[in-house]
Amino acid sequence: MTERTYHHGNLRAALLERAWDVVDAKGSDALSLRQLARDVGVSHGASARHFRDKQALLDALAVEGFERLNGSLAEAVTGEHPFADRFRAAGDAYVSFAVRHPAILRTMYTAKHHAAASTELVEVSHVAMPALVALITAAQDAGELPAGSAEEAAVVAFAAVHGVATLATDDLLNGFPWQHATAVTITSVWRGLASAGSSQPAP
Amino acid sequence: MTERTYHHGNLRAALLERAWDVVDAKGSDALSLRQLARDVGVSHGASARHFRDKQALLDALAVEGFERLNGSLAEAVTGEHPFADRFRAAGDAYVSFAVRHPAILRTMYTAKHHAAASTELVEVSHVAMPALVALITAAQDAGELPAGSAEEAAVVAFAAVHGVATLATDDLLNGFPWQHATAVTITSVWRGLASAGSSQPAP
DNA sequence: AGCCAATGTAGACACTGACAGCATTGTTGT
DNA sequence: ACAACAATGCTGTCAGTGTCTACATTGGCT
Repeated sequence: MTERTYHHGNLRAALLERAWDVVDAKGSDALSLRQLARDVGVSHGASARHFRDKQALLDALAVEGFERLNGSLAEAVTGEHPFADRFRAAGDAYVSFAVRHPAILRTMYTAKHHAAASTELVEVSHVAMPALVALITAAQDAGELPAGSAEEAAVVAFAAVHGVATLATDDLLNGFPWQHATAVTITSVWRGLASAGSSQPAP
Repeated sequence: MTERTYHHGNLRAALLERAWDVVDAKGSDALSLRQLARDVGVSHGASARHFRDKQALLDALAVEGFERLNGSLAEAVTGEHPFADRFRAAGDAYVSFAVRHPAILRTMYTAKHHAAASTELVEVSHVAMPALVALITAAQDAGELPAGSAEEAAVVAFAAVHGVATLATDDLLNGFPWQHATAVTITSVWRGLASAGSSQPAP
């Protein structure tokens, strides 16, 4: 399959795969379209047929990142385990992804900022939150969490986990291994959610 | 002071100030050393005397960002108010900074990743955490929080606030205004810390 | 068989960050 | 006062980059 034909066959996939590795290893700043073309064995203008921009390539990379992350999260959440365990598993999966692919995670969340992000990117980046809302709602229905706004609870939980993830990739966990920091955070958040009910937060 | 002399006077400060505005408005990718030199009215090689690299400039920008942020946090934490209020004020200050200067915040946390980050940058980025630990320790001593590892509690709190901040800049707050999300998160985290004590988190 | 859209190539352009050598300035020691 | 001298700024140059345009090759469809 290494024969050099005029048409590559599936350049798009090859570019994405190589770009993933480069970004994952050296960060998105180190990604060069021309070098990428050389790596894949194609001329420097070829990528334009599949990705208008460099930003478009990064967007596609971000989409792939979200898809993989969403997959891990979905896998962690499904099952018959107690809600607290599934909750914990989801957090672990999130932080684990962040620690393994920090540069990709960064690319995922910076790609959205470039004004005209593809609708696909926006959609795939919003998948996790409703899933978390559903999990919390189910826990509330089962009586493991007190009734209340599941949306608010989901934002709190998501923020905490996302925070640990980014802190872990930035060496700001004060020396704690990320597994420990994640466990402690999730436990604390779960406790905070479980003990809600007395009063609304004062504005 | 607008007279064109050979020596600029304090080019370093002028470059930093202009760079702050550019990054703040259009992101660090839109920063060009040559355009920066044009803006300040100086030749394209001049910046090298003050910042060896483009990365060195971004590092200096990150340092300035951390200094301003640390200033806001210190201001929020000091005073005679109850600990819960100071806790809340610090969180508000953090998220507020993030929302007002998202691109700067991003630059601050990405600058650290470039292997040879200056010791100054590393130090200034680690200021907030000990301050938070001190606040929590004081709250514990005053009996407003149960005894326990203040370091762990600080990591949890910092992660949650940092998470809301980054989520806010990425439009992932599920529609909630950031003030609301911040308030809810801090309340929940505080409740989680306050209700700790029954059992260690299972590993 | 022959057309045509899809895909890849080649060349050019403006721009960038970095470097080297030179010009100008302010300061410091005598 | 004045000669070194370091600090600071200028100009020219280089390789590399992203994007655009015109052209070449291919494979699928009628």
